[in-house]
Amino acid sequence: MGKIATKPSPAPPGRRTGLDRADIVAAALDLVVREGPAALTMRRLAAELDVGTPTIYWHVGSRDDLVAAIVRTQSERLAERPVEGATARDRVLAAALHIYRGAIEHRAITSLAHQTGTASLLLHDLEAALVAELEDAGLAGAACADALRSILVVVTGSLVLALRDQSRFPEDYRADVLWAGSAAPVTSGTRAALCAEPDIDALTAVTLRAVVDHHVPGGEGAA
Amino acid sequence: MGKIATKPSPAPPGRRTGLDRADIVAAALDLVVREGPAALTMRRLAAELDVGTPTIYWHVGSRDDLVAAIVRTQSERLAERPVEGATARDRVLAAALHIYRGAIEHRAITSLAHQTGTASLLLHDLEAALVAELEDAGLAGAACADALRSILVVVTGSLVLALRDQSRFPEDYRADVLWAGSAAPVTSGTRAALCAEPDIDALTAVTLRAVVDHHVPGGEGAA
DNA sequence: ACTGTGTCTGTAACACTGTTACAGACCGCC
DNA sequence: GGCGGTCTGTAACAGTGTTACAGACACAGT
Repeated sequence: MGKIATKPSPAPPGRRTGLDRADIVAAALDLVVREGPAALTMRRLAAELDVGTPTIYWHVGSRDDLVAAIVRTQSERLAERPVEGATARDRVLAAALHIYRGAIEHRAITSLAHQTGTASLLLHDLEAALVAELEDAGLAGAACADALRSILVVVTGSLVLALRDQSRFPEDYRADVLWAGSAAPVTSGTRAALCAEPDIDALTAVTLRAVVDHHVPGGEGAA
Repeated sequence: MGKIATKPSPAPPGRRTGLDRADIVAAALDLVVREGPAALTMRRLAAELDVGTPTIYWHVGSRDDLVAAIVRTQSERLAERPVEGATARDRVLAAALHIYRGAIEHRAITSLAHQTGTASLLLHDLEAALVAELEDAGLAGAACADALRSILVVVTGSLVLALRDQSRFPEDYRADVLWAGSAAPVTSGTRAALCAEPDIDALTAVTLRAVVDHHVPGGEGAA
């Protein structure tokens, strides 16, 4: 079990291009970052590496496997950020915001992960840092797992909201148009607020703080 | 503007199969519900209706338009559930859980919406009900919009977690395997809790309550 | 040195996808 | 009758993931 990334560094016998599985995954990740998730095609990637498509398949298996490997790789790269903060709550919040901001900064890969249903894979390595902070804050066992998952729910939801592309669906279905023409019984001020573009970063921070405060014990004084 | 669903009921002249745009969307929705998002193919849908593919394109435009119409239709169907509850907070919470449960019950369409980035479209009609409850609870303007979006973040994140299919990615990348073999400094009890399958319905309820309590004014006495 | 054997790699194809050009059938209308 | 707009089928185009197959290369054995 666990036969991933167990290839010895000294060049194994019988190869012609010197391509590694890790090389292919790295090239695929780079391609997605440069030209978006839609550019990740087996033929395109093969051309990028100056190689035939079967070579890709020989090294990585299927496209789903390739995407999973890309997401895992990105997850590991994201996990290297340090966490700072004074109180336990602050540190947990900072770790969660690291996850969110890291995913936003590499939105191409985050979109890819979402489309393929591997978003939880992308966040996994950062969960570890979050769990460490949660345990430092005094949580353990099921309570810690619950807190972690609540936070992940908020981060994931925020990402979906932040990465959605309004221009993708037809004019009549855009959020502001829907609200402007809706027959719902809403105050005009509220309707205007709903039509406006939300500040998702601030929204994420507020929602996260509510959830963190709810799960993590600590000073109840702050507003 | 707003030229959607403005086709008169009496059969328009010049047709042969009597197919309506609404009929096609309904058939597509039914197909997705019965056989999953992957079964939604233009040829498959055409065969289902005993028709050629260009007929579909003639009526609905592109596949993206079709998906958007499906999601909007489902959204309207979901919006018919009544909301009950004693306090304002309870009613808001109940409305949010309606959104969540409705999406879970029709997970095929919810998955389709997620893959195509139209999840916010699916939830839109239910937002209206939620906003009504929020305004009843005393929120208006930006505060109301913020509360709504925080709640939507939680619902969306919960759906992503609930609908992810662990069997989709390779064995070594499943959540429990990752945690079991992780080198993170975590208590054994916490590790066990992280490997276990989460009760997402309960998780959603807890997280929602935290967010609702944070945004909606009301009795602070309950635990 | 000759022959394997296992590790890669390219050519070419298969089955499938969304999409469209085009020709034609049908309807109401003049 | 003919005209024109509303559909509808046939057939194709370009592109996708994937694989069967044949070959080239490096090393091991004799």
